[in-house]
Amino acid sequence: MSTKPSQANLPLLLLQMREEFIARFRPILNHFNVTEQQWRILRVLRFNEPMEPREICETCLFLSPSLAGVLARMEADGLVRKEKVESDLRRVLVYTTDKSKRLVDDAMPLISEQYRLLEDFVGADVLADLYRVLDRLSVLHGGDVPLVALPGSSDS
Amino acid sequence: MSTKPSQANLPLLLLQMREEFIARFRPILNHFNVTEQQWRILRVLRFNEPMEPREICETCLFLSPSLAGVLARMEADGLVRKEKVESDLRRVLVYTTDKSKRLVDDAMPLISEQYRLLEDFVGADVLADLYRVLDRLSVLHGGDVPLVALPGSSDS
DNA sequence: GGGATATAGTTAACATGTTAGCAATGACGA
DNA sequence: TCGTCATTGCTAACATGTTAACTATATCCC
Repeated sequence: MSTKPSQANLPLLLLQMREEFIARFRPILNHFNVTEQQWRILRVLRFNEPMEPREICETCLFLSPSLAGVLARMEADGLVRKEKVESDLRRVLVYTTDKSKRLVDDAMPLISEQYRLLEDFVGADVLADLYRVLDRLSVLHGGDVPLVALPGSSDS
Repeated sequence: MSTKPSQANLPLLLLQMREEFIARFRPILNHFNVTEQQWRILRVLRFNEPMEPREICETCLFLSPSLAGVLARMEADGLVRKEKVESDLRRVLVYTTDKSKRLVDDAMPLISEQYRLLEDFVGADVLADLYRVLDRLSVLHGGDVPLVALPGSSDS
């Protein structure tokens, strides 16, 4: 189904596959009135409370300006609470609320069950292979892949 | 490196991996002043000209409203040209321009070379495995995965 | 023919992604 | 202790993603 590797757009293929998966979870998240991004945060925060925005960015793959807006909306919705760090006034701690704790506890079983349905559909062995490949590719994280020379750069 | 599958957020893992790849191509695209989205369109359009917006959406994974804005900006930048279909006034054909043809012809070799550098770094066999897994997962496309029952739905 | 329905593309409203840059605070050395 | 630099989080500006709803056109079927 996918194009020949030599011509393929690898980021696009990964994006397509992500969409195939997330499409099966979106109805659940919509049911609880949270976005994918809010869910990424809540499921991590629920069991690693409190976290600083900086940590959330790294764990949940947000850029700082993006997270600022998401957290502001979550705070307005009563899903998180912020608290300043006394010893370092630059830093902030983010906490869950009773509301978001309930939300995660209610939604997580459905997410897990949906994951099982997906696993049944595609086959557990295929998912296992996917995790294996992703793990082998994790050398990319922080890896120093050389960058092709761009014309006009001050080389020569 | 990745979390235990049973607790993993699969869409997030795929998003992270996509980011690892695309980060290595972003400098090239920025050099040519095109966004990832514009490049997705141009590299397909360059060799399948002309295409209708509807086809571009399917091929390049855009939602219709998203594509409308991207195409409008590309048209303003002289990267594409639109033409109405006489026989069906609802439809539109999208063409490349001399400018975008040159852009793709100049950028594609760099993209390909960068891909080779990536392949060298992670190992060709790993990428081959990735393509294989993605291909096996393509059963998801259009597949009728059951949806978990949502509480409050009008069952019983 | 004409009304119901379907399709292609768009607009609107809002959330998020990306880049650049700012403000406040803290760490550190001359 | 002052100036310099690093760090944290933020705002601003713009592009894109997501959902709902709208316009224009086309098709169908009575």
